[in-house]
Amino acid sequence: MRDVALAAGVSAITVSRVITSPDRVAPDTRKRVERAIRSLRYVPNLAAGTLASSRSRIVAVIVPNMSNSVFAETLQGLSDILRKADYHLLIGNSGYSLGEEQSLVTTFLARRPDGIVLTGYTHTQRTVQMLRAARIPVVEMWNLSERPLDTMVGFSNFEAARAMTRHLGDKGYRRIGYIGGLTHDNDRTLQREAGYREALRELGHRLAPRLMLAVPFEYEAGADAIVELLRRDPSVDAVFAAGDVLAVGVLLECIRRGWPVPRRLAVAGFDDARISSRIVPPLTTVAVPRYEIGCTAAQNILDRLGGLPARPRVLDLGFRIVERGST
Amino acid sequence: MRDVALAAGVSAITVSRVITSPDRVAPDTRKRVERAIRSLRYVPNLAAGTLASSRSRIVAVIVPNMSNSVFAETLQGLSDILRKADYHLLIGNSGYSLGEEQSLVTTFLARRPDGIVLTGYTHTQRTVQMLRAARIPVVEMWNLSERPLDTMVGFSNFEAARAMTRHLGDKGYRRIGYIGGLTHDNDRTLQREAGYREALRELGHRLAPRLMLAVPFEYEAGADAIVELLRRDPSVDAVFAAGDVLAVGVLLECIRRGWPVPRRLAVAGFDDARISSRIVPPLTTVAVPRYEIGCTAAQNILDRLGGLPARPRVLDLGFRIVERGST
DNA sequence: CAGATTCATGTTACCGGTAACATCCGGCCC
DNA sequence: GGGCCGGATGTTACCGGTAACATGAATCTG
Repeated sequence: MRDVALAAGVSAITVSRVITSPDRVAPDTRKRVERAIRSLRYVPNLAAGTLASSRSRIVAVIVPNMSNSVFAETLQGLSDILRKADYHLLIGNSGYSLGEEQSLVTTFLARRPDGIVLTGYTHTQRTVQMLRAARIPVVEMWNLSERPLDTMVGFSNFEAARAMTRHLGDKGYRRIGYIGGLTHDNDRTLQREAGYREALRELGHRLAPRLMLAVPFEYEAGADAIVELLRRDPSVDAVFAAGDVLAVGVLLECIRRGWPVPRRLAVAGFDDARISSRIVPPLTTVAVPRYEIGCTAAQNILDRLGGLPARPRVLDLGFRIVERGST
Repeated sequence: MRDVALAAGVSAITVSRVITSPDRVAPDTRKRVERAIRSLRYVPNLAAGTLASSRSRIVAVIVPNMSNSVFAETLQGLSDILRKADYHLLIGNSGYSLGEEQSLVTTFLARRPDGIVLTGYTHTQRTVQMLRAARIPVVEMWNLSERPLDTMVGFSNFEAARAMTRHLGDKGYRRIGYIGGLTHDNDRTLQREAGYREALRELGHRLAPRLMLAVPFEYEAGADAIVELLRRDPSVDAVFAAGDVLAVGVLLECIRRGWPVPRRLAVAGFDDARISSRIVPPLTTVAVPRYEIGCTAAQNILDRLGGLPARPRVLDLGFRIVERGST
């Protein structure tokens, strides 16, 4: 930067201003500096900038999983908004483990991110402590909570699962099974399961633990689960899989075994994955604002860094029951 | 750090050593320092460390797309290896645009990453210049090239497409259509298309441009493409879709329209996506080492940063034709 | 046992920017 | 014309670590 300053006949701070706040420099000075930057191929050093200004222009985000394209679209939303504002995204993968989340938070905080985005509201005590101490905007996403750490952006997994289960009940299905993700450390799946239970109660169905399975979010696990479920109770006439990966796995297994859907078995999913509307029969599912969650989380952080008044602490982006041929 | 040093009765550099190279500190001194770190809840500032040591412990990676789970698994591989070595991953999304790639490289280099990973061998001239000037390990992935920028990790898209097309020809299919991704700025799809052409030539089939379509990697685009292809020439008896997203789109459209696969139309894909083995009929496809590409790229960068001798410049991880029910 | 070597730790300067305040200059107002 | 004001630019002192070299004590070696 000193070299550039020398070449342009100005001081270093003027070069700094040309880069970070061009409006505060006279037009022709600015041009001279910009020419010097180009001709010297100057690449600023953000580490130095971060150290001096204590703003890193980094937002850290932790998702449980990135192969599952569900979160990929949320990341896309975050990235789309943040890139426009010249922020970079530090992405971490917790593998659905709170311990791993804590470990990621620890190392991420050493980079002094300007904001941090987590999935869900369940965290270790130590994680919460560290985030509080960091004094930066924190957004939790993909669920709603009464007492968010800071800001929460998502939808009610409980209400969504309840609505879908009731929908199945209202359509006349009498014996509705449930295949959910693993609930350990996972408030989203926990709430979905609770929503299912609540709806069954409201419908006056009997709650049968043997009609409920918790498995990892994989096509294969869904396929295996439905076989197990029907083995346990052949009278099951509908299944709610709390993730489209599971539901598609179920659907494909039904096709493979020649069980007509929805005549023998109705199948409902959760997420509205890309494939769900294309598969045959198309999948009834809960559409959730995956991409919007990312955009909103990013915008919320940017707004707060820009000093804008804090928005409401819980942003409910809602969900939508999408009825298709599988039920 | 000075506070910690004071509390532990040592100098700042000793605290620094406890953090970055614990072996170089006597055990009981180390324990004292570690206790002080914990009790003061000290979080080191990596921006300062980066500035002082000119090592950022960041690897930047640019993929064309992250919703498509194909690259997600490569990112997972990178992340798995780098995390163990205490490196962070800065992820950018070029949206299959070289201009966007250049813009990402520009901003990433300002963070002084210790290494950078790109997809494919096609880049703007300016991008190449900047990468050369940065003097850091560069890995290009997902293809092979005679003259990589530095190191290349992937497989031959040309040979893979050629092998699959020949496989279809050898099985007796007489009129093989091709649905590929958009080739603009994309050497992987370009090479796949070239492989298809080459194989047709070898098989003695007539090359018909009207049997070739280039569309975005979306289920829907695959579905639309197959309809268009069969409209153009109903004698088509097989189609090679150079991406499983497209192939699955084709397959589902055939099911929807009641065209038996493979009897009316054989379908082959590329990537071996998770769903491809589960769908009915299961999809014949080219299995590529997605996850391994990420691991190898990461390990290559780590090795070189560790001063290990440079490995061969082009690492061919190969591919595998997986024959399933769809052909 | 002197000198060399090794190990543990400390001193000093510097990495490359930016905040905060200082300075300078031209225009405006009364 | 003098004082004031605001915009453009400069000076200085850091931000929080680490490289490089220095120091001192313990251990080794012939």
